[in-house]
Amino acid sequence: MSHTAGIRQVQKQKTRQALLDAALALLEEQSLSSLGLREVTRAVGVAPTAFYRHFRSTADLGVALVDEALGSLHRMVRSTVTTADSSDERIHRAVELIARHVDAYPAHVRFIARERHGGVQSVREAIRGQLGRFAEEVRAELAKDPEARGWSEDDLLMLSHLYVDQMLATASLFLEALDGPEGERERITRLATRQMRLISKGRRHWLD
Amino acid sequence: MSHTAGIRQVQKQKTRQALLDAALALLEEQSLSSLGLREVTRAVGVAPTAFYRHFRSTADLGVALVDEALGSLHRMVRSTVTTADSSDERIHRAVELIARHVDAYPAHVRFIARERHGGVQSVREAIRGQLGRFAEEVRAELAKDPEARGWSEDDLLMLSHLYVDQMLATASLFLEALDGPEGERERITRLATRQMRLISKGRRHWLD
DNA sequence: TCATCCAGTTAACAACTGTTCTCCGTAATT
DNA sequence: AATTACGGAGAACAGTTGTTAACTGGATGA
Repeated sequence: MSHTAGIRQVQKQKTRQALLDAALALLEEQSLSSLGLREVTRAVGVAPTAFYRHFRSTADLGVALVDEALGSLHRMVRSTVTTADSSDERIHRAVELIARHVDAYPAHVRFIARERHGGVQSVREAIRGQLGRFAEEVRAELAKDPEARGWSEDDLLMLSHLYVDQMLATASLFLEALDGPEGERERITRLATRQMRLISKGRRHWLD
Repeated sequence: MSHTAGIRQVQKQKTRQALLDAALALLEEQSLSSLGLREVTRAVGVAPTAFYRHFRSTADLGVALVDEALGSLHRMVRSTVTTADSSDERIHRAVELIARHVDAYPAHVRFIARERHGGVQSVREAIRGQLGRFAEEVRAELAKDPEARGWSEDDLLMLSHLYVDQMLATASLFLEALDGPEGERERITRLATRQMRLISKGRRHWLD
């Protein structure tokens, strides 16, 4: 393994990343289906035609953004769910972890929330696929827990999807509160914590 | 009250509705932020400038679509939640009610799911407001149930938001399966039913 | 009946879009 | 040292966009 740099490839990756960053910034105030190719290149400072050296279309760029955005989400999902058992303290910690992730990568979270049901099919499918893999991973993690004794694989996957959806909904709430009043953040924390707690109670009594 | 027709106002309302319908149809394959004013008028068969007689901008039209779409959702939410107590049969019936609503108004459901986190602020706010009112209404409905004894108003609102979100998530799943394989619909029904059941179990043991 | 109103039309505007083709300079390869 | 590969620039294209202005004809109200 290991491929020595190559000045050329390094520069190409650099402009490619610049295009991705510029697009992500522009997408804070619009949807991908209205993002123009020229708009992106203008923001970066390269010629419009340079875009084609990296992406076939803005939809193609969107798919690349999905990988980048969910790569960062990946860590959050893992550590959130791993600690998301019945203990109230751990739930609270998981919610705060989501809040901190939104603080760190607001544009990524916004992009996923927006384009999950957005107007570009290929991007929707990419997000759905990634979230499906997340849910599967969460399922495997839940299966290790002694509380999962007697659960069918199907039921575990049902629960993991519920967790993933709840996680995204919470992240979206934190996102809306980013440039809002101070107390809003705490209100959302309390709301999300109780919702997670209720789900955990349902989980504990699932086999009654 | 009662305002006799008025040929003029009737015609105006007719073209206005035609604009809304055309826009909704066009929005099945794109987001509101990329919907062009000329695109809509072309689909209806009127001059571009006629658009201004009805809406200030496409964002303005979007807000009008929110009212129309959630007017139809209103009935669904009410009947869904009213019957969404602990009984498994009733939960199952509620899920099927969602499925049937998606069959009846797929474009409306798609619009709400897409623009809830979409690129147009005024539309996002309109949807958030309407969903907030729904959640409040659900809360009032839940409060009537004997099972709500001992619950704080805050906790009831927490639960109602969970219900509303779950409802929309389910509707979105049914939507994706509309032009898909036959078995998918049934699979989603089983998934959503079990998720609702788990939430109901959590609800029943909330005060433990 | 006549003057007013007003939804919709026509024409034109500058600005913008995605895409093609040709070219340039330089890193990579031989 | 000579040749190739390739990321990016430049110019031009046909087509689109939102918005303005002045106008038309039929319903409305006096």
